[in-house]
Amino acid sequence: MKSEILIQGLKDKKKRLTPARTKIIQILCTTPSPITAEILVKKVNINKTTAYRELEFLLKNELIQEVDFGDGTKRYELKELKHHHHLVCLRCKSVQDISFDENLEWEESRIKKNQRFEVLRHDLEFFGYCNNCTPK
Amino acid sequence: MKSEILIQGLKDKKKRLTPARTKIIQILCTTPSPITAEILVKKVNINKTTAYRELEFLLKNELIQEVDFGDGTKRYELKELKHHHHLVCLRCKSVQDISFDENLEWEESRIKKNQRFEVLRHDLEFFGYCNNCTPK
DNA sequence: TTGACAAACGCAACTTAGTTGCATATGATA
DNA sequence: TATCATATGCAACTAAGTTGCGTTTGTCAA
Repeated sequence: MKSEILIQGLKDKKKRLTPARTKIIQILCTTPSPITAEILVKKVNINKTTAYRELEFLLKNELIQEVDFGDGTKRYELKELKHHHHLVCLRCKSVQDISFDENLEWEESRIKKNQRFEVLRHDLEFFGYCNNCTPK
Repeated sequence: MKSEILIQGLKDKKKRLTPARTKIIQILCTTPSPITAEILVKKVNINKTTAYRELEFLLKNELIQEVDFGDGTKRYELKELKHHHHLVCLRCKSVQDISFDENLEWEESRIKKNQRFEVLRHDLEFFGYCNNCTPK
């Protein structure tokens, strides 16, 4: 199981394993789309402060990453090996992952050359209607 | 001047032209990068509520668009004819526009076919270091 | 030019996401 | 099992953005 690998990784790095931390990792491992701190508070039944501090810890240890759908609330998801983007349905709020970066990598090297700007990262999200929500 | 064209456009649509509205449009026309509501409040010397409501008005009338750099504050810029993205410098906070969408349009049609997801819009921002801030 | 009225305005109070200080509790190691 | 850094929870705070409401003002028709 994914969560066990991550937990073992923290053990190896001599990081403390608290019940909250373990549970948060498990939830993140079984949640398909990025979740908010608020949802975490409810699911793990921990204090808001703890939730934010734990997310900070997991970010720093590069187990998770922040996702921003521009609705004023940050979301968090497991940091997968493969960089990817999201297809966010504006109606049912479902989120699909999508992976393609050949084009963007090419573009980033072009930016570096033409604009003399060194790209460290990019944020790309697509918004629209998923298959269920598209008017047929 | 750009601002005069926009103001005339509002007149034609029978929208009221208040001093605040006129000034906001002028500021947006002379500000090269997206600005926050807070900055608008200071520059125009208006009430916070008015600023947000005015931005809402300008959004609805499609004169401006929202930009999100993921720092928890929304920014607004004139809606140019040409769709573009931003190169945001993480050090000096400068913002350059960049325009390229052939790749993304192609990708969006591929998404529609393969993932059965109808893309209405996308958000893409690049973060890194501008020419001045790149270690030589 | 002026009267009427919808649209715009400003204030205060509120909401929501996220943060900080501090005292207490606990996991890992020796 | 004692120690101590790390984690936790509470309360109070901040910052961005929103809402209700009473007042003001731009525009248009008379």
